[in-house]
Amino acid sequence: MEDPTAHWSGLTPREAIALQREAASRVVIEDDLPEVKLVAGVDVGFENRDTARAAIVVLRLEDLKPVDHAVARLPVPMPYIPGLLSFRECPVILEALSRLRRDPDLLLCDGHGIAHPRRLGVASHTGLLTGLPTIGVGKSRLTGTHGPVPEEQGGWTPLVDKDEEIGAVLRTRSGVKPLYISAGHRISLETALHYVLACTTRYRLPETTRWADGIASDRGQKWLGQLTLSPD
DNA sequence: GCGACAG
DNA sequence: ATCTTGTCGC
Repeated sequence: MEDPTAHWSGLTPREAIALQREAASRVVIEDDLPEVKLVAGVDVGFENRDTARAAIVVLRLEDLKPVDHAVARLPVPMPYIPGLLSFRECPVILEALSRLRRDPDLLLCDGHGIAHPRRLGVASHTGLLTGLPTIGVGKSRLTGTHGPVPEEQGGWTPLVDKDEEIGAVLRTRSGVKPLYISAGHRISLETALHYVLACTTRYRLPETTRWADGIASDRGQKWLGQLTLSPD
């Protein structure tokens, strides 16, 4: 299968923005996903200024145990520009996804979904490029405003931008900074919140993201050593 | 024109 | 994202 990001090198910011506007119109934020048995988390780390490393870990939703994983390395296409993150990360994410032996039913991405100025954060863009249902899990705000977040675990408040509900600010654990959850592709905010909580145990970040973060970082080897791939 | 600004 | 160690608190 050909690489849909093959023409991304050398894109100017304004060309990237034009591309986002067109792509955003194709994002689906209604539930259109299969029964979720396998959930995956993806994260991208940088070995240095020009090499990106993506890690994906697939977990069985039932017990949150890893059943597959993949890592990919690729040159970094362009510098980081707020709002254009997907152009930096999608290529290496697609490469890692292609190396997976088992396709997940749902993918949780590091970064926002439609909680983006043009409604096309890295989670939505990745969903569009792969056709996979995706959820945006951001650790900080890019755009939008919100009121106080309930302190109890599971509590949340809407994230709004221009009178539009673009996501939710969710307290995954009491006493920790909240997470910014938004629909990526083929999923509603309500369902996205459900799965993020279903993947969260004792930490601020869902297990999917924790695994992917660990492997994409320099401590990757330590995490890989913990991967006791559970059989089907 | 002046801030804000995922990872 | 990444540079970096110890340390305050439950």
